[in-house]
Order: sequence, then structure tokens, then C-alpha cells
Amino acid sequence: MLETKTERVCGCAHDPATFAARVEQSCARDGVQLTPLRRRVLDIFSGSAGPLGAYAILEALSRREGKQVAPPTVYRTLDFLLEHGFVHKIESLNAYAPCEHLGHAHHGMLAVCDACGRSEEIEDEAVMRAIAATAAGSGFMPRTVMVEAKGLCRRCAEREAGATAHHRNPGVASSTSAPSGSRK
Amino acid sequence: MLETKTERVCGCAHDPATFAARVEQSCARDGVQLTPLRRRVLDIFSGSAGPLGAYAILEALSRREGKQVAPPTVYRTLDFLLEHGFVHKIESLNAYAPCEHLGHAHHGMLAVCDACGRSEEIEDEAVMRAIAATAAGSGFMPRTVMVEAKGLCRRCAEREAGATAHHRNPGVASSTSAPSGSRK
DNA sequence: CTCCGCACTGTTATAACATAACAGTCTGCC
DNA sequence: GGCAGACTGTTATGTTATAACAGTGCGGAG
Repeated sequence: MLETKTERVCGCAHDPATFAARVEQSCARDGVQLTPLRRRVLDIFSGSAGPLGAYAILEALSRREGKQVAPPTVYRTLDFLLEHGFVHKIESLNAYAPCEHLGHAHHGMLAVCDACGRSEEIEDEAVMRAIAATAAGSGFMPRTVMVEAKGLCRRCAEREAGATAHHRNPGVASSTSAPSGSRK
Repeated sequence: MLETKTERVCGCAHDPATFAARVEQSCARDGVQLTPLRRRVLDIFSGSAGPLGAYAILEALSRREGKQVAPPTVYRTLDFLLEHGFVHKIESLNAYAPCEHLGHAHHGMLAVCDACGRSEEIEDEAVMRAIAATAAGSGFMPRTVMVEAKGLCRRCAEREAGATAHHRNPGVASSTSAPSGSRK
């Protein structure tokens, strides 16, 4: 149980560091215009350990550009990235995370760790099928479906279990290394 | 397949008009303090056809009280109602809706109609089981799970189908009438 | 009865998230 | 050149949410 690379059926890489590069390839292939600005935002995602709020991106961007960037610039870029499925919005966090399954449609759930703030995209057709079936049963016709779970990722769950093996403790890490982007 | 009253296993009433009264009973039974302010907010939910934004509640409350109410008042009340499971937050709308399954834990999905703006709470253990299983498979330990679907409710889907019986059918409402509670 | 703590509400200010509207720039094309 | 379109810049503002502290009312301990 030591692998950090989450290997899955689809064979996706899930490597944040190469995220921007992979999107770039995808754009080149599809004739989608990946401008310098958009590329820089992708780089910011690549360098982040967790989901980023729009204003976190804004700050990072301003730092990188050396001059103040305004909100619309960021939101427009996010719109582009969302539209092409390169990032997802995490509604419960008002934050954005790079898509871990570039190329496939997004049929998964988003799992957000309360301790480390990272998010993880878990693909599973069974969940989506169950949702579709349930919706159909009540006459509802879904157009988009969002599944977000909060809890502890494998790593943090193990750390908790180890750290408090005998005692017990308040489920949620306090100031445990919250990566850059996480708020709340 | 003709019933409009969504009758479900649990036998819940789902009647907005009696919502406040039912919460009141629940509070009385459990020794939970339902103050006049909280009761008024419940009444506002009872009188609404769809989910309400915090600031919509704020306006309704201000109107009802005859004087301006400040945001913290509303948010504190919502905190109380959320905490006790009397209302749910719809993250994808930043809005709040009365719980349709008072008394049970919330093990369902929220279906929001793009056309009429109403939300509907669909209970289904199968979905939650599938999610739990999927999460477990990847080592994630969920604490809270949120499922939100957007699309067309039975009623609006039927209306659409009727309106455009012979021609196009993409299943997705365009700019169809949006009512009271819905924003954006 | 007084004092104290607690739960609730009021009030002011501000933070955090998001968009509208319009202006400027750059590029490719006729 | 001149135009159209896509992209970005800029200013202003709208919307959602919280921090911090003050007041009020009530019940219990002393």
C-alpha cells in the first residue's frame, strides 16, 4: 500500500505536474486555442496540491504576471476550461480542480478530503447508473449530475488511524498541512 | 403512473404548506428551541414554491417584520435549520430548500428543475450504497455526500414534450419560464 | 435577590465569490 | 485598408457569507 500514483482502469495519469502539458496536447489535437493566459492558469493548477478558488488563481496569476489581474480575466479563463472539461467546479467549495480524466466524459464523483484539502475524481459508472435509475423512477430527467463527497482520503485516514491508535480524536485535522488553495 | 403526489415508501407528506407545522412538532418533541424568528423563516419556506436564496429569505423576513433584517440573522437561522436537518443547502444554487423527509437521515439526491426552479428530494439507498462502495474502493472515507441533479421535473418534461411533440427534443430546456425562487 | 452564564438576536463592517458592460488589441481574411 | 472575430483589459457592481462585538432575556447557583 505504498503507491501514491492512483492507478485506475482508464489508465489516466493523474499527475498534476503534467496536467498543463496534457491539456496542451489535447488542445493542439482538437484545434482549440490555448492562449498564454490560459496556459498560465493551467500551470497554476499544475503547481497546486488541491482545488483552487478563483481568487487564489487571481493572486497566483497576478504574482506571476507581475501586475494586478482583475476577476473577469480569471473567470473567463475558468469558463473556457470548464467548457472544455479541463477543470471541474467543486460547488461545495466554490473552487476549481483540474480534471483527472481528460478525454473521457466526466461520469464520476468528486471526493474532497477534509484534512488535506485535496480532491480526487473517482470514476464510476455504477453510481451514475443508480442515479439515472432513481431519477427515472420519479419522472425526473437529469441533464447534469453532481456528486461530491467530503471525508478523509486514504492517506489522511491512515494517518489519523495511526496517530490516534489508542485514544480517539476529533475527526478533522485542524491546521494539518492545508495545501495552498483550500479555504474555509 | 398517473399520480402527482409523489408517494414514497417513507410516507412523508411533502406538503410545503404544512412544513413549518411539522418542524414545530418535531422541535416540541425533541426539546429544540423553535423561536419566533426561526418559526417565521420556516413559514417563509412553507410559502415558497422553490428553493430560496439567503437574501431572498432576508427580504421576505424584512417585509414580514416591517424592518430591515441583517444577513447574520438569516444565516444564523439557516445554520440552526441546517444543523437540525430541517432544511438542505443546494450547493449548486447557493440556495436552501425545506427538507422533504423530516425525521429520517438524508440519504437522497436533490433534483432541481431547470424549467420551474423547484427542487425535489429523492430518497434512494441504492445510490448511496453505490457511492459508498465506490468510495471504499478507492480508500476514501466519506463523511457527507451530496448528490445534486439538474434537469427537468416530470411536470416540466411532460409540458415540453407536449409543446414540441413532433419536432426537436434535445431534452434540455432553453429559456423556459423560471419562477420565484430560482436565480441565476 | 443578585449575579452569572447561556442562548439568542441585533448591528456594523467586511470578506469572498461572481458578473455586467464596455474598451482595446491582435490576427486572419477579403 | 478595413472588417470580423476571438481574446484580454478595465471599471464598476452584484451576490453570497462571515467576523466581531453589543444587547437582551431567562434560568440556576449562591
